Amino acid sequence: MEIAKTYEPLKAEEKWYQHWLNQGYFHSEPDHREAYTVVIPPPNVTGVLHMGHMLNNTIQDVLVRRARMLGKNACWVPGTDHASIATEAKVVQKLRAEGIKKSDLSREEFLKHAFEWKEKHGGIILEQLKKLGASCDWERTHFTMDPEYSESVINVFIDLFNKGKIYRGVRMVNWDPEALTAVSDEEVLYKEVNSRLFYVRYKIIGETDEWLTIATTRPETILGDTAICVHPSDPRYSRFVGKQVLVPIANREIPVIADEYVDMEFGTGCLKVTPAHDTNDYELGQKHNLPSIDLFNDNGTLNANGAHYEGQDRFEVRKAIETELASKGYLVKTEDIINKVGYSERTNAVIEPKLSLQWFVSMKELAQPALDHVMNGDIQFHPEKFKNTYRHWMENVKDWCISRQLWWGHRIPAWYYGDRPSDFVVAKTLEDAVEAATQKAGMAIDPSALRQDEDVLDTWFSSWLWPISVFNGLTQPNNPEIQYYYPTNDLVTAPEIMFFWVARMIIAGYEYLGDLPFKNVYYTGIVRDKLGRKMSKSLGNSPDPIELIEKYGADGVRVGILISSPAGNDLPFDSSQCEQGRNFTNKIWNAFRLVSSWEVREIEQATSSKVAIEWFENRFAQVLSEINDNFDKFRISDALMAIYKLVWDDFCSWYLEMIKPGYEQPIDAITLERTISFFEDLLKLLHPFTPFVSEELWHSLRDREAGNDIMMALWPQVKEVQQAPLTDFERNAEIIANIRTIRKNNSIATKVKLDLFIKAPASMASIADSVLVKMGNLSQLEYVSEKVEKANSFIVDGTEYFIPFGDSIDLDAEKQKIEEELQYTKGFLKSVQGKLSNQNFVSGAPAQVVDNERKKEADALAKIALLEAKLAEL
RNA sequence: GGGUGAUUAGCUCAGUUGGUUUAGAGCACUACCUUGACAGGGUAGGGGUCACUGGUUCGAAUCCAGUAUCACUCACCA
Repeated sequence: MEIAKTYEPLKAEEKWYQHWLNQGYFHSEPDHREAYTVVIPPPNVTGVLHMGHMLNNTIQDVLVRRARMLGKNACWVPGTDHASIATEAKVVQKLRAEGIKKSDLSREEFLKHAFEWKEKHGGIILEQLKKLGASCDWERTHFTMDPEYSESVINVFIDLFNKGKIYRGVRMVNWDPEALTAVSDEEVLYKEVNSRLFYVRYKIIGETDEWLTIATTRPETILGDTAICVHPSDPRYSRFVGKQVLVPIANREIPVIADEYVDMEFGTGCLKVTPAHDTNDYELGQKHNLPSIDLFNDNGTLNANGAHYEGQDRFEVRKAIETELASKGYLVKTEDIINKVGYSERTNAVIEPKLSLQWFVSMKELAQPALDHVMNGDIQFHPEKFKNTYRHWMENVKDWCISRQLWWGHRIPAWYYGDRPSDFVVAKTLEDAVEAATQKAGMAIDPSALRQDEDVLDTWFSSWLWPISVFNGLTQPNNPEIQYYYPTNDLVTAPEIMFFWVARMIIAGYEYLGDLPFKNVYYTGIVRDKLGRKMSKSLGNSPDPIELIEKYGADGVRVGILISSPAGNDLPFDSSQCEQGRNFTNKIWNAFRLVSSWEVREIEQATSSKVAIEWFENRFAQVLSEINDNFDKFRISDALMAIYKLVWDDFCSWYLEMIKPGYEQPIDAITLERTISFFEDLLKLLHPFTPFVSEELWHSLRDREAGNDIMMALWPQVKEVQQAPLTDFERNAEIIANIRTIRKNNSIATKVKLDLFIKAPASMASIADSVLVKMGNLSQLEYVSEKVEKANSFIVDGTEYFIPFGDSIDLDAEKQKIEEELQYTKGFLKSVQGKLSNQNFVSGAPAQVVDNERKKEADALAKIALLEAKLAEL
């Protein structure tokens, strides 16, 4: 049967993925084997696969597939995250497009829309992962808002509240005026932006024409000023402290106060204090008992305190108030400056510091074990450098604002029964709440009098339970699954979410199971485009992974994305890498095509084939250890490169050429059998990286019984490496390279047979010489005691080799080549002798190092003698 | 501004705790070859004062100090 000239991935991918699914290979149940568990970083339920997911999930699949082949019970748990803000924003947007405003809907109506949206778009990303070949246990797919998962989230809230680790309070929080919710510190991105510094003067009361000039980037908050602050030891202003000044436009009187917080160098040294709209000003306000005037509505427009600006957006007011200040003579000047402004990670709206009543997790004590167990290596980070970042954050951890003014998510299980701030209870159900409230209030509380908190919990307050709750470890404590699969083994994720997610999972792991959630954390880099820009939807510089798969094949894309992405390094991605991956799958395919074209006859095995087999056996064993070592160190790219070279260079370029029968010649049975079994071993090493082509060829190489699939095959065993065949090969390869060079320099076609003379005793002859005859295309190989006249020559390992000239030869070129080699060797000798003539080196360095240098010297001297002799002859 | 890490070939990176050649790999590049597995191929080759300056050492890409540039991260300078 004709075999296609190139590998055609699409058909194979569909066929084998379906086959693996049908066989139930992806599914795991606890058994006697060692467990190997990975939980997927759950993507946003409404998300679409991007290059970052590709990188991340390819690595996970490689680890999982290899673990499976090592005989472990591999379980890769997939799932999605409800991603409260992001998803709610999408739903609101979709409704708006349909002419429906969120504010017109009840909570129940909105959630109905949201769930419809989730049903429709949810899980697209998981389907896309299948195209990549991801061997997830799809029967275990979880969603952070599944009923049982939600129950565990609520239980944890209640438990932490009861332990006093969750509290409710009024704090300055990061307010997202677009999403209309508070966000955590980690969800605020600070960007440097060009802005302007406005110098505004305030008239001092009781003086004729004395003014204090302040500098601010936010003139629109002037109406909320409740003080002017100067440094207590600032001589320019000390006499004004205690006086009153008039706020422009508002015409309110506010005091001049002194505090060391003020930087005398910045601006004018006078600071306007707006306690309601700046974290620091808030603290100053607290310290100096200043009133707080809230100027903004939740959506970022000004409220009644904004006087005639009421209802206008904060940024419009900034422009308008500049004009007004200028026209009334309050604006002294403006300056361009660069300052940092906080943006919402989700909506990109400028964050407004806002005083509000929120729920917080008190982090300090919870974080301690999580810090300790990473620092002492119980949990390992790859690369290790991220430990530093982690420690820094954990040592300075702040309380975590977990309430969000949204509907999509886990509703906070707090119930209010009265008007005082303390009139609430935390309970799982309305019934429990009634009972608790009755007890707390000391009087009967009617269910209808209870109102549940309107807010939901931060998404991360559910995803921090992911490694536990996907096995129902909290709702069914100590169930067989959590006992078997937990702690999980490796977590593969992006460093960006180290604090959002990784740190908090570690915290939850120790708090709830008293044990680590995973043993290793592999941090991937950011996928960037050729210009070094982060790939993003808005830049439009991210290729569609599915299109890439269709173009290059899933295996090609997997190789392309892994070929050069060490842990923690950013990956500058270019589709040419996928091309390289595709070429590699094609190379493997064609190796198969060659092997399958051979016809077996009962002929004697060629000596060169015996030599080749012995060499490859040992070469394979050698590289296998390297690959295993790379895997142990999470050096995935290096492992891939090692198998890449083993297949391409050692197997295809050398081994197959060494055993290849002549055109239309048959092959002997032993050699073919050994070759097929080498091929099988190679396919096993390839399988984690290129699952599809390896499975396809596994079945093409031999007829297999049902159920004999490479996916479930065992990883090759490590064998002891014999050095002799390897060094023989190295020498032969060098001789062959020299022969090829001679052919090239003298334009001798590969087909023309050559004679090779070796100046060495005939006792040096070995069966390995047969390889030289075959690979060098020699008509004869002879050991001689004298040098051969009129011949090209070269030296390998101190032995001289001769190939008699053909009809013509370029003597000058030959001379030049020898000259160059001579020069190099002399230079080398000089550096070695330099060391050896240094008394300090000879006496100071270890004997072994000195001996080594002496040997190098002797070798170089011998080589120089040979080369000079050759030159003299020419 | 604080902290951390980096700087090796055109690009992406190794370099295993200072001494196997005068520093390696993959890709890219150059020349030539190629009807017999694969042009998505083969052979050969070019290309680097290991960021800079000092220091430690018999010996430094490797250790130390400083400088420069970059990245990440934290932070309340309006």
